[in-house]
Amino acid sequence: MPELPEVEVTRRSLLGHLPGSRILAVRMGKPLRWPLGMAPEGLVGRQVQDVRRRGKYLLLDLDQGVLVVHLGMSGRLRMDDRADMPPWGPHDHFELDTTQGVLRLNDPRRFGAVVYAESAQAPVVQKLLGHLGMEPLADGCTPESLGNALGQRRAAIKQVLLSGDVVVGVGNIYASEALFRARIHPEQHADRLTRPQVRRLWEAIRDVLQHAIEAGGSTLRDFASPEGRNGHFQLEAMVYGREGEPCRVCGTPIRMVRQGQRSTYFCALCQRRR
DNA sequence: AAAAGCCCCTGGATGC
DNA sequence: TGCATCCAGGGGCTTT
Repeated sequence: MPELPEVEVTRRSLLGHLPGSRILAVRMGKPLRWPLGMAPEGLVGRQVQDVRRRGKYLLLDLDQGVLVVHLGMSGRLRMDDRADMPPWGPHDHFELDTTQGVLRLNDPRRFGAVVYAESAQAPVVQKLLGHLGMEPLADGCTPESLGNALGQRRAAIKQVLLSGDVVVGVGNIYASEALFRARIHPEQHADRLTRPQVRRLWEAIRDVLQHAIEAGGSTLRDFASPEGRNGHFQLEAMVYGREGEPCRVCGTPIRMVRQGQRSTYFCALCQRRR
């Protein structure tokens, strides 16, 4: 579910509740993708100081140590008063009871994870975050820096975007959508993009993500922020999930191809191969 | 170093 | 209605 916008919306929401809270109890369900890396009881008494994001990872900074949280494909975080929290269910796998409310991770597929590390510099964290590419919305992401990084990659642009080691946060939906906006064929080799193409892609990625964040993360999928549901799609996808339907720009039927076990959607006319 | 496959797990949609 | 099959928003690990 969560691409960068959903994770960022989650982060902003948690920022309003979590910092300053003290952990009163920890509850865990079935194993997630990776073990927590410490005894859960050891977290009791620690204080959450900040909530940061790197790519699709959330970092809960504690007064001692850090919790690295990833939502995987199906993870959702919810924060609420104990009284308003639904009963613990079979897909609830992590919960922090704090002085400022309850934070709970629900994740049916369990591709998500919560990992503890002594610090953000710890080897575990480096292993997870060390290889990540630039933040698309940060100042350091410019048409030049993006072009330089893409110039090192010969694989299809769609797969390079998805890999996360050039730019982070662009998942399967937004990759297709950004390439459509930039009018770039998803199978074009990354190192063959022209300067104008790179510039259009840079802009498209930032626009698409920025809009999605502003819309509360519910642009292209149903999404519930930690405070609760905020509803339905607010924008329609231009190409994602629309195989066979007419392109919203030119009417050509949208095509679907498989790239590295993932679906890619595009308009063969608007995104002509060069 | 980079790229291609595989795999983790569960639920929902679709087809017979 | 029941059962099999396919697909899903991620990403680390292993192998080429």
